Amino acid sequence: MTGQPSPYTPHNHKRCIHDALHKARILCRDRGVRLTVLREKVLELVWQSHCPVGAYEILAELTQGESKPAQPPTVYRALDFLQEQGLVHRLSSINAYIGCSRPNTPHHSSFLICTQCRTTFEIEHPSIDQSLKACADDHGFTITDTSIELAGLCTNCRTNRRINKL
Amino acid sequence: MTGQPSPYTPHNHKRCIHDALHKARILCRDRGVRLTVLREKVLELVWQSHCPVGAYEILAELTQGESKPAQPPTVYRALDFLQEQGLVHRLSSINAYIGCSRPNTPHHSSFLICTQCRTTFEIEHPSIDQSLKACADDHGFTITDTSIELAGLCTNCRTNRRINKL
DNA sequence: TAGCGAGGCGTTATAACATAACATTTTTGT
DNA sequence: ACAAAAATGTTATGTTATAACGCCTCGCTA
Repeated sequence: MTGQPSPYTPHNHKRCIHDALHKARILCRDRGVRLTVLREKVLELVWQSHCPVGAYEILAELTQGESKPAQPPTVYRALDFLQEQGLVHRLSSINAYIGCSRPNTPHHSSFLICTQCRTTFEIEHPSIDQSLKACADDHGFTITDTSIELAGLCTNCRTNRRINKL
Repeated sequence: MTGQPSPYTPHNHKRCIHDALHKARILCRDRGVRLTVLREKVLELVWQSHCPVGAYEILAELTQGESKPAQPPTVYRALDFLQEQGLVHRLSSINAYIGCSRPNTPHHSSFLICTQCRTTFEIEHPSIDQSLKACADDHGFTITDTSIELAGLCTNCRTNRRINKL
């Protein structure tokens, strides 16, 4: 199971969002932290996009239809909370945020970010963690946080590009 | 050999800068690209710090003692050139730049960034590349660019912290 | 259930990082 | 020496993120 369902039908996308929110509510309740209306709304907006979203995009969507526009700190604070709880990840190489597909288990994720369609896969593989850990150990370095972001072409875009070239 | 010499004496630091600039000149000459005075100056400033430096820090140092202050594009263009030539790396997780320790060989580097002293090691290990490649292949993903940045504590800082705690 | 304290949010302002667009200068090939 | 291309200067602005302060709300305890 990868973060996003492979065929992006509107239906399973909706279900995907719904599941993520449901998981988040349970997780926050269990931890005794407050998933407020605002925070949940931000989380929903993050999941609504099947690609990573920028903070200011969220801000714009949050403002949609409201009388007074929301301000940056509103979004950033919510994102900070969601990151602390492991519900979203920040992709520093593109300054964007994406819902975490496995919020329950603490983990170091890697991301495959398609430069063409921006679709991003959260991958997790023991061998990556192992080799990084081994490398860090060699240098006496203790890892506390990782940012592993691989840019390139996803299957679809590579195929399409090949077709376009023919 | 890692990017920076382990004991930071002023002497080997100077030699380190000198070597890096020398390598860069040769490399640019061989490639038929122009390492202009400005570009070389920026490269020198990047190396002068034994830690990653921000673009605006470079800008400030560049402006030091000059009548007219330099402007951001001046620095960013130089940095772009240096990155294209593989002479510096950008660390997106901390918005900073660092001299590349192995500019000759094309490679995907990983970085160990100490959150305490900001000292950063450029590491390269076949096993990391391999496991990432394998993982990407599993997803039909073609990697074109990597950003692998591991934050944590370096040997020194971990030791010191332990001492401080006692 | 009143009051208090912490956490969450609104609001204003600004910091930090980066680039677009166009003018001018320098370099290079002919 | 000239024209074209590359590099740099300059002005303005875009984008991302945070500091600081005040008010409000929620949950706890007396």
